[in-house]
Amino acid sequence: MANPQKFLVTSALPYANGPLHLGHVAGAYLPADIFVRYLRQQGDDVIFICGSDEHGAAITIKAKKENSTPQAVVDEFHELNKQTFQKFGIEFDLYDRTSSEHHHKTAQDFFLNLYEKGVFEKEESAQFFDEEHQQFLADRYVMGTCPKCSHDKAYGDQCEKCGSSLSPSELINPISTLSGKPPVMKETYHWYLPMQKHEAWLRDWIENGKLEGVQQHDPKKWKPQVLGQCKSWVDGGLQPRAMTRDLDWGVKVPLEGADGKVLYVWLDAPIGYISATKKLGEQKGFDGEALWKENDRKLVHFIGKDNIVFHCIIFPILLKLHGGYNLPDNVPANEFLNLEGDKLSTSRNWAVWLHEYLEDFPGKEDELRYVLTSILPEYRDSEFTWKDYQARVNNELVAILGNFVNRALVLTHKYFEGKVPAAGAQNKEIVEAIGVAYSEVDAGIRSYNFRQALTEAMKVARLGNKFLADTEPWKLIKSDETKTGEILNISLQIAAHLGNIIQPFLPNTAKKLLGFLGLDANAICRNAFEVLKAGETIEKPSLLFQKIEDEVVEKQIEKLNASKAVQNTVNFKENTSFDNFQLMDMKLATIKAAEKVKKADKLLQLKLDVGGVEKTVVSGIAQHYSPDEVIGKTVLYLSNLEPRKIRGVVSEGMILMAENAEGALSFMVPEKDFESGGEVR
RNA sequence: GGCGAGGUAGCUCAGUUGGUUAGAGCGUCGGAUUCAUAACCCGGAGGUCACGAGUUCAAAUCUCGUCCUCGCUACCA
Repeated sequence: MANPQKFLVTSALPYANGPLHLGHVAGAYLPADIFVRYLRQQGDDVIFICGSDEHGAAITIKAKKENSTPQAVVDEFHELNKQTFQKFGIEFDLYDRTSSEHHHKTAQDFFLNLYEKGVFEKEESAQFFDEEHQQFLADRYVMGTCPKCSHDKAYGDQCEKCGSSLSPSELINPISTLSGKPPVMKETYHWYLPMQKHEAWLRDWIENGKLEGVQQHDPKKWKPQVLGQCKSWVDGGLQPRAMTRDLDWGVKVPLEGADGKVLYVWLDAPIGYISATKKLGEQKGFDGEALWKENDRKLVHFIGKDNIVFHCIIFPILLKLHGGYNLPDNVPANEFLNLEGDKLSTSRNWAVWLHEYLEDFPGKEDELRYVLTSILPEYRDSEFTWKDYQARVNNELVAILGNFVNRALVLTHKYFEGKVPAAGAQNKEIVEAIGVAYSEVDAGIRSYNFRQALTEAMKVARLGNKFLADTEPWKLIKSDETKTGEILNISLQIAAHLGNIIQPFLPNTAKKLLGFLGLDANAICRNAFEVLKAGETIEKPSLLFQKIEDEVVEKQIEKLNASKAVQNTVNFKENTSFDNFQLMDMKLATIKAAEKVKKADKLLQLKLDVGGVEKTVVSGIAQHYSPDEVIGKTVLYLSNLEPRKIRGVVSEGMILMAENAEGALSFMVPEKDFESGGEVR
């Protein structure tokens, strides 16, 4: 290639507290791998970096739960994920890890550099503290009853049952997961990054691609949802972010008197990209850090949409403050991949795990790559279903791609003893179509439109099938062997280009196909149609793809449903005393009036009649009941909760609701026609 | 409620700076064919481009409003 370009490509560091699922793959790894493979094929200079993100409270908690150590947890998943990537054919230059010494050193140096520049602000705040263990509690270390769904094992940052994100102070009856005792509030301090100071240049950089007047990237090439979300954050006003945390598992804050403090993930994880590059440089004999500073090397972060703010706002601020580093050229974040109609969820075990797929479908890595590539959530959420997987494999890989290759090779063996027959005159249309395919694939991949690029690549196989159908060599052989040979020659050349063009998407298949033809992938020039010389021997082909039978996908669907059934087990709370129960004052109440609370999606303000007494209650049921359908109902009412102001309205007690597995709510109404005010015991 | 992204054929999605009868793949129906894993190839049917108004000679494409989905956010005693 005349002008090779330089790239530094990263994929989001997977968190080492669990295995990889299809959502991860479709979000950040497969697109990056296709991108990198293609650019390398074109002769570009590409470094591809990834690794395990191994710090944070979730890992220490998992360790505690399993009676293990954080190091053991991350060792397990680092190893598993690293091997899974390898088996699946995601080829990083280095799959590093943030628990490594060199990363700690790099991250500390980075922090110190910024600290010495005075970019952080030290701030005090109150946080939960475990007196028995003499330790501040990260969000995940606090457990309590979820204020939203009453799940009694919600974490301080998130309730895993209802999925709502929380802050520790919201939890009812918080307890420390270390000691099992209620924590106390205690003052602590942290270093904050005052992001609001950087709004001006950040806006110019994101919206116009300009940094200090110099064009850095083309915002038109950024995805709408990425630009939109960034603008939304900047316009909404940036807030200071804590850059440190009270925790003993992580990169220690390299300052006097900062014992028990570690760098927060915003700093730790993205710097992992840098430390991995440095490490790679040490292994390969180049200056890894310098790659981040070459002004003609483009930095591209592949991530999921949940990571946009870190990669487009926080990390760029850090890089710029540090100085010398390139800011990303693009952050082609993907949306989410759903599974069989539901969101993927590690905690609810609703996922297809990549390592399990590789076990269940040995040798079918390319099938998954193909299906995932064709449904990548590039611009909107998309959905993986096993039925769709089966249909795409059978109708496209088997019927179009595999079939064409098989036809061309079988015919060659049948009529020409497996030797490439002599070429005739060039078929201009075919040559041109191949050229178009190359340039369309190139345009697609370089603009991060991988689905489209794959479609264009598949057109080559369709072209081959059509060419065979149009020329009918199986008929022509009876009358004109020379002409038949010329047709097969063209068909084989198409197959060769097909093998070349699908290589970034389906590397194993490409290798196999080119192997049939006795070709080396690097030997194919996109501008020269004639790849195979007359007389060369072609191997007897085996099938590139097998059909996926109904039973196979049915089994996978059953497997999923089984994991869902496990999730639906009923959780019983601990026993309580009758006295405790009697403290609750529950009554029947009739809803007399209802209206939506302004500026709140979930709230209805209800006027209740409770045996002649009027009460006002604000209830979070607006997404399940409209005001109209609620009036006149006699429902179950808990009257003696402390009154509380919600959205400016004082709520006296609460309406008790039943919830089903899908999270739908239902009133509890008396089975007989009882009047309001009736006691419930 | 605020912000962001979407709402195009049964399904998955394209539709560039507004410009002839709105496209592709899958599915469906019909035809042709047998080299090929009952595969391939050709053709038909199928769309009030979420809805309403506006700008324009001309709007899926621009503007405003409404509804719906997803994400972030507030709210859930």
